[in-house]
Amino acid sequence: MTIALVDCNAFFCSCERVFEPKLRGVPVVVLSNNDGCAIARTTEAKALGIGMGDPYFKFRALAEKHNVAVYSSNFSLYTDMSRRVMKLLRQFSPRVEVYSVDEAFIDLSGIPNPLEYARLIKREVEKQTKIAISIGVAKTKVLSKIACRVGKKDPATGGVVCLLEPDVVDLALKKVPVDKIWGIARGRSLKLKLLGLKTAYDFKQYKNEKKIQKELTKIGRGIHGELNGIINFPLVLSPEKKKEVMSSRSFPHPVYDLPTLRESIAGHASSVAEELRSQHSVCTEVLVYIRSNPFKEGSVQYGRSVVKKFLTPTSNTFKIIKMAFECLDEIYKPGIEYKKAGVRVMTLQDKTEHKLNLFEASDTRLEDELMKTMDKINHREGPRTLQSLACGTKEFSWQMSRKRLSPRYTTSWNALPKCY
DNA sequence: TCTGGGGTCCTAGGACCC
DNA sequence: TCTGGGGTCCTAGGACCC
Repeated sequence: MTIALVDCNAFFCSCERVFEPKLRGVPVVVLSNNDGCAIARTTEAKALGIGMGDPYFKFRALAEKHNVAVYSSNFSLYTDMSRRVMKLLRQFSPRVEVYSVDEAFIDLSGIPNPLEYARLIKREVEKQTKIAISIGVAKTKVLSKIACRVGKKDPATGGVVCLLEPDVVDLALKKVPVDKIWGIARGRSLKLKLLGLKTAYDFKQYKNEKKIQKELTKIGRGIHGELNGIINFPLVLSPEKKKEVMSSRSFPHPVYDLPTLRESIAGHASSVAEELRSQHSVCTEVLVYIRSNPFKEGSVQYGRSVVKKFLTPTSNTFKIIKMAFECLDEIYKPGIEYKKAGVRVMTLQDKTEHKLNLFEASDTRLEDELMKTMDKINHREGPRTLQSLACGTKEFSWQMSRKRLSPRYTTSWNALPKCY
């Protein structure tokens, strides 16, 4: 099997650049929600020393000094651009796994010259979407990740690297530290180092399977196999349904009172309910959590979560809000400076599968119809056109701040870019 | 002043049963 | 004084990913 990993370079930044040509060649950074920290950086921004996850308030002065273009995250723009890239990829192979918003694995088995083919893909995608990509080709996902990394690091490769010949693979693996392997971060790399394994090549050559199982669990064994060219993580062609759905957010300002928390929890409950319905699932469990600011030293730390179960699985917004409120009432403690709140639904099942509970009030056709209508209106008129009153009617302190947001160039008529 | 959000997978260990 | 062993199910939490 020949697998190519296609990875968009500094994806969120690249999306901003597509519609703002003056950003080309200058450092660009995209921030997380609430303009908290850096989640995407162009090479120019990386060169200035801005790291992944760095808090904005810490590099703000540096950014201003070097005229870094800083943006709030504009996810409706990014998901739309992502969709365009993925659609193009499907023209080059029918077997595409969309792995994340900016990455896809594609099956190039049977292609006579995969390197040339990957170069062609890169040219076409960049020509048609203006998004720069890198491609790594290898026999397994883990190896294609490494190939792609080599391509990004070494400009001489032109952003496309093939690791198919055994000696070429080994040469590359010798230069990759273990903690840069996909699936190995701090915890697992520490354990590998204790075994004296420093590079991906060391790990590949290690023969003690039992030790790997013990120290790195099943996942470690899977990775070890993939380094040796054995497929343990096959392509997932049709996306599986989510097993849990969550919505959570930090508050831009501290929140103390129950009514404000309730509004935010109602909002999160509405989001997860909508997401449930969009994948035709119902949930049995609702989890609510709230916590104070872990970064604030000297303040009283408090964080709790609680789970409650439905007798009958549901995806009804109002029922989920009600249950979430019961959870919140249980864990809310006055006098705490709350920083974050969220709702998660778990134990999902297909809507059609769930059996009627013996005590179920009656059938739910009417309320299903109501939800359908609500979804339809919100889809057509924009998110939250119709929502529960429990979510509040005003802008409130718990809503996120996005001070540096670019226009929704591709998803709103009013924000279409103008040509002069 | 200001530190993201949404996922998955896996294991350890407690509770419970016979 | 001396207090089994094996199985399952569930939950909490760690680790990792983008």
